[in-house]
Amino acid sequence: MPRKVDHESRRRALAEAVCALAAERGAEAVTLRDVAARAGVSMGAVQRAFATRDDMLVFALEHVGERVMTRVRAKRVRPGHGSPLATLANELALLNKARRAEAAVWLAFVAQAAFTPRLSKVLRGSYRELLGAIATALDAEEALALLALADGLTLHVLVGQLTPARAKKILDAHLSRLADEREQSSTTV
Amino acid sequence: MPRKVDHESRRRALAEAVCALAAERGAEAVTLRDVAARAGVSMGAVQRAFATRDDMLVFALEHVGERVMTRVRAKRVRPGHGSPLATLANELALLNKARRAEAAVWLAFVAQAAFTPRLSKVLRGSYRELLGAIATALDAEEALALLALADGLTLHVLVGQLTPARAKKILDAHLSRLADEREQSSTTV
DNA sequence: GTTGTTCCGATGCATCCGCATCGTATCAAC
DNA sequence: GTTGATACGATGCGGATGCATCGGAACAAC
Repeated sequence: MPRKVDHESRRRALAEAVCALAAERGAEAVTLRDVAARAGVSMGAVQRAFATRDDMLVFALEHVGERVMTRVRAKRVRPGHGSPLATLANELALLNKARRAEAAVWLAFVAQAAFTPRLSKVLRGSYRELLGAIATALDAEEALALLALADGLTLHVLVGQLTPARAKKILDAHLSRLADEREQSSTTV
Repeated sequence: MPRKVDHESRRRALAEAVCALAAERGAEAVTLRDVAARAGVSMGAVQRAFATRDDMLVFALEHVGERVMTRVRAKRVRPGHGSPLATLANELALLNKARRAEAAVWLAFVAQAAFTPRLSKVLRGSYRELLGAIATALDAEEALALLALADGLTLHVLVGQLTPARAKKILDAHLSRLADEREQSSTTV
């Protein structure tokens, strides 16, 4: 009976606006009015889509998490293959210049999550899934180390401490070291 | 002629208050009033010490940077010694539970720095000095990787994705791998 | 075309923010 | 004790924010 509006896609569109703003100014600085303006709707529409600002941020974080995971799944690691792992790792580190915006979003949310349990819970869910994808090719501890290194590199790139190229070089060095070790252990045993 | 007040120590005391609040709620959420209240002075005193809120944050970041570097310098790495390097790395990763607060401050500022050039400049200065300390024992690229890994681990601990113990284990594994490689290359060459 | 329901733009409100201002307290110099 | 400079607590202001409210627009059902 009512006017039909696809709630879910509306929320996704708003989440995109949230991400764009978070990448520019950080998650904390995202306001309802700005989101509305960026998405080209009024504040009322935003308020209808999300009961509260916190809900909006949580949804946006889940949204980016799903997007990243979709990409990762598309390049799912096959055990024993070094190359797909490298591809995946580069995906994770978000080092391509094109993905710098997404990396900024990621940092904005991680930073906020450290002080907001609701967000950190969402984030841990994403990480768990990500680790699952990596762990098919590596043991758990190696996977955790790889993830931490990728995140650390991303962070240094965002702060301007590292160029993307240099970060990629470091990441590749780590990966080839892993590959060497696996080869060595498989031949010696 | 005037009433004497040690400006520098006053600012340091305020910086401590800033850090305490940043560790609890993030750097963005630090307000002048809260800082004044936490430090037990009035807003006027805070305003006298710092011309602007941004100045206050920058000073606070410099303050923690100096504190960390003081600790690091005390455990300065000696070339060829594996153990001091391990000590240093553990110092860096801020993994001790006692230093969790400091790690939170660090993240709060790093997150803010990604969107605030003034802060990122200060941060890069600290990182540069830190790298100099590590690079006496490692080549530049290994040092960068170690720093990134340490930061990534700290981050995952703060988000609750990793326990401090597990992070330390991963860091130690990385360090021993580095030590192995150095030994290997020095014996084979 | 009327009705019923959903959607949403506009507006109001209480709160909090950073910053400016001002009057008073404090203390050294003379 | 007077003077002069500094420190600082109190207060005000303009602006922004999250959230609540409300009236009308849009549209399906009949």
